[in-house]
Amino acid sequence: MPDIGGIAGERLRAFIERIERLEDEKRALAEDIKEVYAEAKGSGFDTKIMRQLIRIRRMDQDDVDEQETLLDLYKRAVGMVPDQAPESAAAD
Amino acid sequence: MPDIGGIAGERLRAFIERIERLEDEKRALAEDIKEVYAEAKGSGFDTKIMRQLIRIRRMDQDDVDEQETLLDLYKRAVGMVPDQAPESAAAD
Amino acid sequence: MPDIGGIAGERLRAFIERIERLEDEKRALAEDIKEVYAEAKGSGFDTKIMRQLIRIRRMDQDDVDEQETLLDLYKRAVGMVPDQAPESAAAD
Amino acid sequence: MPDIGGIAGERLRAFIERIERLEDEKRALAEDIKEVYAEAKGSGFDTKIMRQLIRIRRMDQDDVDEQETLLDLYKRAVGMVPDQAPESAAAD
DNA sequence: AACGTTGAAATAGTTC
DNA sequence: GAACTATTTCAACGTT
Repeated sequence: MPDIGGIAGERLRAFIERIERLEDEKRALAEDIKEVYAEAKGSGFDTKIMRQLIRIRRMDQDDVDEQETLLDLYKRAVGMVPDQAPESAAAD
Repeated sequence: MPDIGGIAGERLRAFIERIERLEDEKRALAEDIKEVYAEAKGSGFDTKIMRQLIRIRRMDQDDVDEQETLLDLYKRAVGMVPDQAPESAAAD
Repeated sequence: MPDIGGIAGERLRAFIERIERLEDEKRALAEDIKEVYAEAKGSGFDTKIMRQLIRIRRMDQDDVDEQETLLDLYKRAVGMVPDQAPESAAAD
Repeated sequence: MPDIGGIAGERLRAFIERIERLEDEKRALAEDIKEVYAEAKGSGFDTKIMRQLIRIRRMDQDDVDEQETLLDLYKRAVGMVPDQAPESAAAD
């Protein structure tokens, strides 16, 4: 670590302040997002479902499929078979 | 809930897209922050300590307000109500 | 509020301590749960999926269905139609 | 991942059930806590202030350790390394 | 009983 | 890839 208190102290402060400024902007954006959700809720939409939707859109489709497959597998392993049997497992 | 598929579908999409745009910006900011940390690290600074420092500064800032609230609460709990009377408890 | 500092202060303390004791036990239980997850992970299970599974088991089946329906509805409203069309929507 | 449907299915179920049992106990404890608050409220105490008090007591306790960590960190940040040398930074 | 607010749980990201 | 931290999500609570 460079000597703190000397010239390096100045550099450190500069870095810190740059980061803090960026974080402020990030926080402001988070606020905006919250407000949009609030507005959507005020219009009668279910924000929890909206969040799920956005998450799914963001995720890679392969990952979505993989998670679903795994969940399904686990469900069957513990005897929680969903409505339809995914690969005729219930038949035999 | 508004009828999906009709006009409400449009509104929902608009909300979703607004949020996604804001989240993109937020993600970009997070990238920027990461880069600043990388640069600081390249200059020999310990990013873990930097993160702690920033966290402390943020909390200290938050605490200024909160501590006052807490102190106020304490005072009320022991019956030492400060200047303004928060509730007309003393009246009757 | 009863007069603090007198006999009521004693009662308050008793309440506080009872609660704190219960919260300690609650925290201990949370620790235990975490450990079981860690053990399951060590055995090769995907804890994220396990959590989903447990959540689903806990939820009322009606709620599970309702959420899925709603998510599906929202998906279609924003043009994110899943693989199969739930009610022959893709046919025409 | 162990093969689902075989012996691993049993293990998974065992884990799930252990967790669910622990969560039941945890929920029961949460109930108890709620009841104590209700009783306190019935005795005329302000539960909001009680919650704050408990939160403060808990944080104060936690802070004892954390403040030391923080102080240590600060010292390192300004080059005032305490007793033990955390990393051989000065060596090379 | 809907609302916003807070606290806890879960997930994502970062560092080593 | 394991541990730690930060963020995000979810549930509980009191309030109106």
